Amino acid sequence: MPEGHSIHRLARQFTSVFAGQQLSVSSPQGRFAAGAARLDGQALIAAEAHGKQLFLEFDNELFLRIHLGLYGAFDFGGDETFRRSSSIGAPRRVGEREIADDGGEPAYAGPPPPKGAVRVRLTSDHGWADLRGPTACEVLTPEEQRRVLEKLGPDPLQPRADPREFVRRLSARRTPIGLLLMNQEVLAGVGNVYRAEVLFRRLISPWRLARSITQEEALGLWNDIAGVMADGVAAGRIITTLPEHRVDASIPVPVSEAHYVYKRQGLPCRRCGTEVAMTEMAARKLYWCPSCQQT
DNA sequence: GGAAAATGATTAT
DNA sequence: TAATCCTTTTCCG
Repeated sequence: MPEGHSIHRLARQFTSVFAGQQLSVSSPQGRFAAGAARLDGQALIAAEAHGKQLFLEFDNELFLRIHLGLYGAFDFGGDETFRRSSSIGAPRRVGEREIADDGGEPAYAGPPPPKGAVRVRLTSDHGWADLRGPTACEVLTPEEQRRVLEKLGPDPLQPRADPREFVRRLSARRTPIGLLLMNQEVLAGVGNVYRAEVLFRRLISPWRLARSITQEEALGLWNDIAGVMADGVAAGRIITTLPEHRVDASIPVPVSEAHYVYKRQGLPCRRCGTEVAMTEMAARKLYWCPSCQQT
């Protein structure tokens, strides 16, 4: 997926192109037809992200909750306003990069016929958004939305988030830190890439039990996550390496230089040269440097 | 043409 | 721990 940074970009995109506008909502694929009917014709009040969840709030006090899962993605199109970003979500073709619009197209003449399994199509006077492959796509009442939110841990991308809440949810647990960073009830927004990268950056072993993580280490993790994910929001991709750890100094950062350990098993650690290791942890691939991350 | 993989999460055993 | 869901792209034969 699309980790938290992608969802915050989506919230921003929806706000900038759809907020305040009346939307047609449909489900070309048919699986969300009933839900779409409850939102069709309403104006979009706001778009907000909490971790990996996107909430679209409509004028009739209903929320559309979307979770992209592993491979969900939105495609956008429309007039000039829409040309900045045409795809946000799961990686498509060019590494993890969002696909840039080529520009130079004829004047906007309405949305194209849906291609593939489009769960939801949102259309305004100026453009459209197609959603494919989400894990979750459902209409919620304010009460139902509140219940979803209160389960989630704090989201480091939200200015109001409280790092002490993260520390509290970690404390005393006999669970490896590598597992808890992926647990959305502990911390909302981190996925497999940021999990591996941030543990490396803080030189912490993924197997350290949470109860052995000091408050300083936990706050160090929090701050690093907040910083690196904010960079992800700005760049539209995950880049965690520091310039001094890149061989190729070109800008933009090539895919091959963007990560310390994620998908680098067998390659030399950028910091110490030891081979990066990989194993499965709870059915997800875990990458780490056995030398830099001993404790 | 078919299998595998992908930045995820829930439910069942 | 295993099975299941959801969709597209990439890689292999």
